[in-house]
This record gives sequence, C-alpha cells and structure tokens, in this order.
Amino acid sequence: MPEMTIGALAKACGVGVETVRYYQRRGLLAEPQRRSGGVRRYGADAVARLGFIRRAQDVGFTLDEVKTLLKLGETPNCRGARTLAAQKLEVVKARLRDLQRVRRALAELIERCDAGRERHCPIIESLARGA
Amino acid sequence: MPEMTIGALAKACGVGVETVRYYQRRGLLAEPQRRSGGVRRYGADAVARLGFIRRAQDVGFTLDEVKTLLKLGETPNCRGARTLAAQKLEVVKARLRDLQRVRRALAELIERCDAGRERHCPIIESLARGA
DNA sequence: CTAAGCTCCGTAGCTGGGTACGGAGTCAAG
DNA sequence: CTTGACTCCGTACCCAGCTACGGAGCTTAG
Repeated sequence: MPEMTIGALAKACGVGVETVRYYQRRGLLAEPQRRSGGVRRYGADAVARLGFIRRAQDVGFTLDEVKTLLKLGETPNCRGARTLAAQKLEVVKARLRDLQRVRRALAELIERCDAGRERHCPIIESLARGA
Repeated sequence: MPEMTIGALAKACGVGVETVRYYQRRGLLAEPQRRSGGVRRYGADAVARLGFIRRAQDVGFTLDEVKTLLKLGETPNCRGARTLAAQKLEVVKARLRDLQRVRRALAELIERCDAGRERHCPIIESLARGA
C-alpha cells in the first residue's frame, strides 16, 4: 500500500492520528503530499520515519532529541549520535540510582511495618520524624 | 522560634514561599492563624508537617498520596499506609525494570558505535531498522 | 444519492508540581 | 518617618507529550 491516509499510517505505527499531526507540527515528520481535497497521502518512508521516532522515544530520547537524531541520520555523522546517546545513558543511570534508593526506602518501611512490633505505624512515624 | 512567617518556614524547610502557599491551597498544610494585618504565623508543628510532606515526596509519593498519608497518620491505621507503600513499591520496581532495559539498549548502541566496524552509524541504523 | 466515517484545521485542555507576576499592604530597623 | 524587605492575593504560566473539541469538507460503499 504505497498510498496511505493519516489514519492508516497512524494505525500501522500504533499511534493516534492527532499524534501524527502533532509530530508534523513539531517538525519531526515532513508534511506529505496532498491529494485533491487536501487529504495527506503517505508512503512507506513515513512508516519508517515514524517507527524511528517511536523506537528512539522508547530508548528515552525526548522529541527534540529525536529530531536531532533524525538530522544526524541524514548527514552520516556518528559522533553526534554517540554523544547524545552517551548523555542520555548518564541521565538514565542517575535516575536508576535515585529509584534504587527509593525502592530500598520503601521496602524497609514495609518490612518494619510487617515486623509489626511497634506501637505506631512505622511508615507514618518514619516520615514524620525523618529517621 | 515559636512564631514564624511564611518566609521563615519556607527557608527552614528548604522550599519556596509559593510552595507553602501552594500546599495550603492543595489542602496538605492547614491554613495557620494570622496576625493582625493578615500575615500567616507558623509554629513548630508546621515545620514538622512540611518535613513530612517533603520526605514522603522523596520516597516517591505524589502530593495526593501524601495527603492520604497525612490523614492516615491522624487516625492510626497501619493497613492504609502499608497498602499505599506497597503499591508505590510496585510502581517503582516496574519503572526500574523499564529503565534497566533502556540502559542496556543505550549501552549496546554506544558499544557498537565504539567498535566502529560498521559502514553507517549503528545508533541511527538500529533505530531506523528496529533491530 | 445518501449516509457513515474519515479527514481537515486551529485551539484548548490535560498531567504534576510548582514558579512568576505585580500591585498593594505590612513590618522592623535605623 | 522612611526605607527596604517581606507578605498579601489571585491568576497565569511553565515543562512534555499528547488528547480532545467541533464544525466543516471529502470519500467511499451500497
């Protein structure tokens, strides 16, 4: 199917119609050719590009970063992409450390609660006292 | 200092003045007594409560959940707090799994980039193809 | 031809947790 | 008494990434 409407493209990529229009407004997806009547027509390249966007997003890039990646993909320049990926990796690692700390804190609260030897709820107490 | 202005309270707890007012609007902090002229006056209990809010937030609770915790703290009911903490822990664990997957994906992209044996940028290629 | 259903468009709203604005009033030091 | 810092208030705005609205026009099957 070399000619798809916006609805077909959206469905093929598992996103909403509004999302496709939104990506176009954001400059992530080029404005496609229109049929008479103004209806957008997309080809396989649009499917590929939209897929790229979703995958890059899944790996944690923001839409602005995805835009940059797409530009980098046009003029093959590996350093830019590598730098972006490395920065993102650091952000992800930091977020992981934060979340691990939170997980330990929560697990400890629950554990103390289950030990159930204390007069007052240890969860509430601990938050109240900042122990 | 048994009588603090909003600015002193905010400073003591490391938040902004607007944040205190915001918490009051959200119902997390009670409206305090006012001096003549309408200026809010806070005591040590406000410092404790604001500290509770920040610590609960640090452990990953949303402001709405903090509000619930504060209510639970008034009528000692451990089950409610434990349930909330357990739910939050599951959310945190799920988020950790997601982020670990992202970290692996990013690290792999960078590694392949550094191996540097490929004709095109492996980061771009991999996102383009969905490999 | 008609009726359903898709597409067009700009704009507004959502989430969460605040931050900023700005004119007026208040308070404490000097 | 003045000056400068603080506080009052409501409202609007910020971030990202959509999602919803609503009235119009187009398209396609029957």
